[in-house]
Amino acid sequence: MEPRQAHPPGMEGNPVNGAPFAPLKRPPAYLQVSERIRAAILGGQIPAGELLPTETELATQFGVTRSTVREAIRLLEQGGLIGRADRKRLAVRLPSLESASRSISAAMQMHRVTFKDLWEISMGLEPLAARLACATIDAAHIALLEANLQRTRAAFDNDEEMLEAEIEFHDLVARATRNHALLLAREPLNLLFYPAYRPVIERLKPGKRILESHQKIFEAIRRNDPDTAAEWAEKHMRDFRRGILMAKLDFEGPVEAARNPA
Amino acid sequence: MEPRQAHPPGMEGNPVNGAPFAPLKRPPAYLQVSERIRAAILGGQIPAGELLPTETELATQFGVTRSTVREAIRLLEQGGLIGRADRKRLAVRLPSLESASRSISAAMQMHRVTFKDLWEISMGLEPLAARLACATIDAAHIALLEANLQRTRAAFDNDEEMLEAEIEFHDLVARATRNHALLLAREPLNLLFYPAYRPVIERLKPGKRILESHQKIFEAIRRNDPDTAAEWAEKHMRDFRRGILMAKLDFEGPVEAARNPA
DNA sequence: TATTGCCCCATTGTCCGACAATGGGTCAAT
DNA sequence: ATTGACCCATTGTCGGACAATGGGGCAATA
Repeated sequence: MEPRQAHPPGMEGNPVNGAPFAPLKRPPAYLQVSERIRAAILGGQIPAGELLPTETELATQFGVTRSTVREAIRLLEQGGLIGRADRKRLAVRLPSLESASRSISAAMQMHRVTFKDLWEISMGLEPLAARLACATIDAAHIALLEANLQRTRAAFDNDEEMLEAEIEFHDLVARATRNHALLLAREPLNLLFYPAYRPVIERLKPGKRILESHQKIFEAIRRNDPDTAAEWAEKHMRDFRRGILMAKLDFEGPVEAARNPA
Repeated sequence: MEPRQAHPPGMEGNPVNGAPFAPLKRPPAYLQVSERIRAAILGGQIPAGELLPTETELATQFGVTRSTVREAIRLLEQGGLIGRADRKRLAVRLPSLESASRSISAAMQMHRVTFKDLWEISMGLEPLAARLACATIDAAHIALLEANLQRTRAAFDNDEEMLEAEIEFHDLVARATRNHALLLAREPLNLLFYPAYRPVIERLKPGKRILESHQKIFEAIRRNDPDTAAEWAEKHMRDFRRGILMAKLDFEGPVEAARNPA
């Protein structure tokens, strides 16, 4: 149908521009198949978790060859909309972390996103997450955060563990908001921003200070004090920037790739 | 060379976990090819804009068939890392808006992200963007914003045009920050949040009020007044929520898919 | 000189048919 | 209830084949 199109209005391009005619589009078959399946999934006609027909079945239904169907499947597979259920049949999946965030971080790498860029975003999102979490946190997330603080306490001499605990803390706070959009928007922070903090942990050993900040944030959230929670989260982020500068890392330089894409 | 062979015995997983053995992974060929190409691109070995070898060439290099190469290509194509240069050869591309954001918004739809979720994020990002833009805006973006205000003024009786101008305004503010990460993080707002506002525009005709807010934000940015700019941006977002509620739209319900023209 | 028409060829999009590997299922034997 | 043998559906991969299309060159033409 209209898979290629960026702008849905029927007439392409500007008729009264330099060129009176825009090139007409004729999408290849594998794209059309992909779009049809995607539309069926997003339209809810195939519920998540459901199995898709087999490749040969799809091929006959669409009237194309299995090779074409396979190419269409790969397109959706990368988007995370579908995936192998049990090593065999394909199933509709709930895309989220691995899928969308991968392409996001790839895009950010290619655009040479800097540490500063990500820090600025974190200044917008992390205090917000702390603020929102106050109203929505439940007992389960409180327990998870307490466990995380314990984990942090036990990781003072383990840089790698400390980094993971740090990342986990902010992720848990975000999860406590139950705002899925926020989780997705934050993914680049988990994948690029915090991992880039590793050298700071190794050189400055800021474990104690990190723990203090986390505790303050957690306590404010638990006693439903949004302003204080946001304030401490913001302070925590400022600490981050200070650490980067003190460790003489390149604040304005592009962040490096993550290390375990495997 | 030997496409049949597929067993590099990578020992995976934690042996001392609940289960003593983790399933060993043997990724299919098309995935391996995809990963190799991706790594080459992200590693900078193939600069953006460069042409890739032809499919047959890649096939012989990797020692697989063209079909397999094609499946690998589809994987990368969806991620936006590569794309057709001139309808023929494939070229490395800078992925960004259409590419990554598509999977993001698909993921958000599947997760039944609500209008409220997106509004909360906008409360974090839009004032931030206005604040940051104060320090980074240049003459070109000032001109673009002025043109946008003019466009808004001329769209009081055209709902569709008004919506597009509204989206464009916030996008321009974000671009003025020159923070690419922010642009990517904001994409879901462009694709899902603002378009969902269309019914409000149709019913309440808030064009005048929108224009006023935009003007206040723009003026504050131009005179380098971050606090005022952020404040007006926040006010503007509160207006948004009020509009949604006054139009009796479902603030807590999942946002619908993007629209279809015909 | 600039345009048109024609031929050649590289490359993609699509098709066909084929086969090994693998996991799931059934059913009998233990 | 577990084990083993067997069958079958499905995927992953292969190899070759062909039409369509766009590009480049080159000659004929205006």
